[in-house]
Amino acid sequence: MFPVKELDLHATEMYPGTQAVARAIALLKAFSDAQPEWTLNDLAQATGLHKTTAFRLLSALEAERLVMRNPLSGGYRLGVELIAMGGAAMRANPLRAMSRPVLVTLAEQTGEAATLEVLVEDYVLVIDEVPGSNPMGMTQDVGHRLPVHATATGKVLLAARPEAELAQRLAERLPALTEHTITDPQQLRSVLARVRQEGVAIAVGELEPGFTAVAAPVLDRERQVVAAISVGGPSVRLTAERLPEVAAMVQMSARQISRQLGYWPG
Amino acid sequence: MFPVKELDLHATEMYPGTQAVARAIALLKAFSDAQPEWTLNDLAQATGLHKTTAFRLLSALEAERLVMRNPLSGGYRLGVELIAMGGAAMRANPLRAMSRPVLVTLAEQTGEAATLEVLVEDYVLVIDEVPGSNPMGMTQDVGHRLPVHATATGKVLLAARPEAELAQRLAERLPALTEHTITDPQQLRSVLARVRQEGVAIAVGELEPGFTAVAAPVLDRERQVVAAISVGGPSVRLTAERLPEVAAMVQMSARQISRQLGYWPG
DNA sequence: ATAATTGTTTCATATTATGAAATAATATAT
DNA sequence: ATATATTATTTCATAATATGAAACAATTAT
Repeated sequence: MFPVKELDLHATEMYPGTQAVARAIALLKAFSDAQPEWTLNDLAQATGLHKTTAFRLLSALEAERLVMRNPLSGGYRLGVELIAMGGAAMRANPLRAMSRPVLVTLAEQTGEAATLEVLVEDYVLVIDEVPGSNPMGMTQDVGHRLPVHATATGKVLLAARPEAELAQRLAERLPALTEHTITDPQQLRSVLARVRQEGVAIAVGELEPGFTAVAAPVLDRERQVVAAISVGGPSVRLTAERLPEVAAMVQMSARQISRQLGYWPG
Repeated sequence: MFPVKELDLHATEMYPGTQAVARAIALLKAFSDAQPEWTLNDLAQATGLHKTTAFRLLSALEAERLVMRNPLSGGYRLGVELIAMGGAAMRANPLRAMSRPVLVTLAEQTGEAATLEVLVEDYVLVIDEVPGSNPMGMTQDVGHRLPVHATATGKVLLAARPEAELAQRLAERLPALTEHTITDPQQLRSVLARVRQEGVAIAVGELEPGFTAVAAPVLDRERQVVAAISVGGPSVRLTAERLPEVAAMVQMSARQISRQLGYWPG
């Protein structure tokens, strides 16, 4: 229906002899929460593949259960094997393993949900989440892709990217998710400047109304920002006066994880 | 190191023109909780691929973030994109969507964790889990592969398979996970016979010591067993005298989901 | 009934994946 | 330190494999 990849960041020049695999992956990446089910023709069009090719690749994916068919509609959906692989990927993620205990105490201290997120292509991916002790937890966000410009973690991760990349990412007006979402690239740029200085980012009602989050960067031994952690909850609990205190906790936790990764300040 | 696939159930005759993709998937499937990181040579050997081929395929997978390298060891691990895909696959799963509300009330009624599981190759895969209201929840089992013969759900799913398949699956002695695990194929067969009659299966300390679970089958409109749901918790809470009552609830819930799938008893 | 969809099979073609061999980069042993 | 395995990459000729046009079948809409 629509072309799936608008901007191809990370557009690594393809390794020779990997066309088929790259195409199969492109098919998998076409599935999203917004469009979880595809018809063959639409999917072929969206990925720019020949119908026959898409069919053949999908058959291979289906045989291995990475893709399944909706028995009623005949449409293609992501398959159960991906659930298994996703679980394995999560549990095998070294960053997640290191961060978990820190996130747990952070969630305890603040009473709010704590998350670990990384930048993947044009989204922020939630790698781990520890629900807050307070009610209205159970957010179940792990594995979700969130927009970079409307999240505290996104701002933190974005702030660390080189100018050339930002130019690409902030080329045009950003989509509004709430009335508080920053949609003007220039405005976001100045926000990022402050995030760089302060080492913290906040998002108040920018992703969804009534939801506030604070994030801080996680650095590795090469001083690269590899992830961001955040604490988030209802804006009525994470009030303006409480934010500084929470932000400090988030920053301390982030530094703790960074140190485990071999980061050394100074 | 070791060959990865011992028995290839679901060994569908490969679609022509899908070798590369099938091989790439085989690489992905080699990763497990037991062996989350592979060296190129070992992985090539385990999958029976030429080193060069494995390298090329892995490069393609790495470029798309389905696989990542451990920066320290250089070893291959599953990548973050799989976490995203796994999440999408979960949320797109129609069975899961239908079952969730039922699982939630089941978990509330029993106070124990309720799960939804399907048979994938030689394992049972946890597709969804609603933690129990009682403490010692937080099991975090979604995306886990569990052994078929040591789980209540596994027995339920196994009981529905045709004899030919059982002959394959129960060819040799089964691995013991606890001292109560059924390891004798003949003994398991007679258990399965009872499961078929009663429509419920239990597992008391067979997966891990002190853990008890009850499961019932979910049927679709074609009267095929497509999934199993279970309730599980500490054996000290799920005592022999309480089990019948819980089993009845699990069965009722399973029937409820089945009916939503178009199953009609009679 | 007709038309326009959908998914699927077949098959000639050459593009693309393949694996042998050589090379480079590390780790391990002597 | 030097030699010796054992890693991971690159190169490249070869043919096996993925490709897509066309034809077909199976639905669904008109």
